[in-house]
Amino acid sequence: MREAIRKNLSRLELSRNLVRVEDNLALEFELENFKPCAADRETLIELYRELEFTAFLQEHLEQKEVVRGNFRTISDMDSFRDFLQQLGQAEEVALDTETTSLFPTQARLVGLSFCLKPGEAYYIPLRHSYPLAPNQLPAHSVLSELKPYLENPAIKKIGQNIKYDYIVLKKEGIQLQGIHLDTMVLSYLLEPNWGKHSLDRLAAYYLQEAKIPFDRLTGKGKKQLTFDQVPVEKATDYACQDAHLAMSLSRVLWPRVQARNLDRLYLEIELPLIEVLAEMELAGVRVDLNLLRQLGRELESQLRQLEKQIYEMAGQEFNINSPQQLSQVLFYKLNLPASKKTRVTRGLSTATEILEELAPLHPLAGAVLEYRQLAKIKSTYVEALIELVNPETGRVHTSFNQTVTATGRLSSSDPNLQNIPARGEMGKKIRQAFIPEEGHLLLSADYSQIELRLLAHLSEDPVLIETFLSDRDIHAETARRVFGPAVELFPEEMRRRAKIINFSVIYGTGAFSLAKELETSPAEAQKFIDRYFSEHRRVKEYLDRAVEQAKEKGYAETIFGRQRQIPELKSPDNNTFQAGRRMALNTPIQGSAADIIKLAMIKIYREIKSHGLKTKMILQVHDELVFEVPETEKDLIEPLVRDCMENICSLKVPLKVRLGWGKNWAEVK
DNA sequence: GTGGCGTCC
DNA sequence: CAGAGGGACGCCACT
Repeated sequence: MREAIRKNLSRLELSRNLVRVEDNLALEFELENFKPCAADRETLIELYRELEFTAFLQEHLEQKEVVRGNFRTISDMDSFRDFLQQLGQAEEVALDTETTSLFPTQARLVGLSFCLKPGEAYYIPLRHSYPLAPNQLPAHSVLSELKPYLENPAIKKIGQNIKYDYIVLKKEGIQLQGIHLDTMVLSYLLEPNWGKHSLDRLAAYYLQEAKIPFDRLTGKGKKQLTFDQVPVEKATDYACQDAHLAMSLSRVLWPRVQARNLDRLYLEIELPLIEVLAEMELAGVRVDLNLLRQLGRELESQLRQLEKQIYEMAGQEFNINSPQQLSQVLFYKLNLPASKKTRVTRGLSTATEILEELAPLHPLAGAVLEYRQLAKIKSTYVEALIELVNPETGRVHTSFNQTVTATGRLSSSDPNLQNIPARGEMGKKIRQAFIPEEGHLLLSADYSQIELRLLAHLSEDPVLIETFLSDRDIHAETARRVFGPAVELFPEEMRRRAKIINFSVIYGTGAFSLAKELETSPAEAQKFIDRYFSEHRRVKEYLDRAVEQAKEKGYAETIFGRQRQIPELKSPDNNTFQAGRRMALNTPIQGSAADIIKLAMIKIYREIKSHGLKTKMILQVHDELVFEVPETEKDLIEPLVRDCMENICSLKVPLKVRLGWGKNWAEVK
């Protein structure tokens, strides 16, 4: 029975789906629809336990009713002063801001809630506005009286996603200080695979408390209210519960973080990073709207032309954006050879890779490739970007998320500024639209080959270390070792191929995929892989060790002790296990690089602040930092940034930083 | 809401 | 016999 379930589990990739389970309903669905063995539900549940999906199980099985604490509205000066009295004596306070928008840079503060001990919280409504709304204390005087407490670093602040509150308060002229525990970040350090660390999920899992859903206050859809239209009584329950949950969660999460030895990582990296990210979001990036609009018009006319040509070649009109319709035209109407199916629906793939193969056979393929590229740029990087420019600031204020990736990297959204095109003619033009303020320049600083340097450090491979110590070209070096004398004939081409091999080592690529990328046979690719590992024995040993340790411990680890659970390594299904293996070997490298750049960001932020400089850090793109620099600070900031980044930690190889200046983001490289 | 695809590091 | 590359976000089509 158990074996049967086990097999079915892996076959159905239940484990993978389960990681993405968003709520109880979805889990319920998984359980109910698991027909093959659903008869023995208890066994199934037990198996989930073994597979370490206890988080979701517990949430599913143990969620209880809403806990209604002692929650009070503060709407007169006397109670407000009483509250301030208590706040002044508090060692720690959980706080939450209620606003009109999910985007903190656009949000207007509506009210504040505070919790000094679990089960007891206060809501101070400030700007509720609806017919017959009750009198509220004047916002300006409440905020100015709160200010000294919020700015007092001795009163420790607790919150869920406190970066949000920092930004909202900063816009009200309050510099939040003494940020201590962010329950979202704490939860992320414990379970980086979760992806979502919402208060409702954390409350259910760690406290077995149900949170009032936001929609219950505001409704949803087109008629959704903003928080200022929510009745003060309802808002009080909601806001007080948020502060209460943050306080209660912090008392559960912090000991767990300590028990897992993640406290230093939190205190030295993630906690100080919160303010750095908040300031970056507040700063935003200036965008040349006219240039973008002009580009949009150019793209429009080019797309129309291409569209016409494509229809002509196809002999019919169809939606070029629809992979389904396109595959009909390519593979049925024009009878071009299909070579790959899509993963889920088993349709015929029309991905770039396939179209490139078809390009020599039929001009339609090439035209579609060009169409796709331009359409992508127009929709994602011109139109969507224009929409997200803040009309007040003329800048885009991305959101840097600290709790999304499994490896410790940041992510960016609304808009995602970490995937702005970097290549191609049109890509360049998009980057030209990212510009500095008048009298300023952009400075880009990126770590040169940080992941390969980390591989050298972690593996202690003497050849890699020597290459980096003497600052030689790592890809050329690999080319020499893997391809031998052939390098002399085509040095550039061999270097390009060696670069692919170097990355494939970090990603754990197999011979099959490597072969495709190198446009050679799997047997040949396997030879290259074998050659690489015989030249770099220590790398091979290290990667094997990384996987072995992750299997033993249940998690992969970075040099600063960040942990990522990899339950896939326990899977009986070989494909799942292999995926786990690749995560286990890549995570220490990618994750350590993330740790390092985070540390550098904190250091640079502090240096800029302590020197009273006006330079602003505005972007992070995994191994790159972008700054907006007053022309007068140019000579000062360059060595400062380089020094901070290169000397942020001591590895067995040097860290190298490349710097570039420009009047726009395209120029800095 | 899911899948295909494409952009970045 | 399928599937064989780490980590993200977001647009469009389609159901």
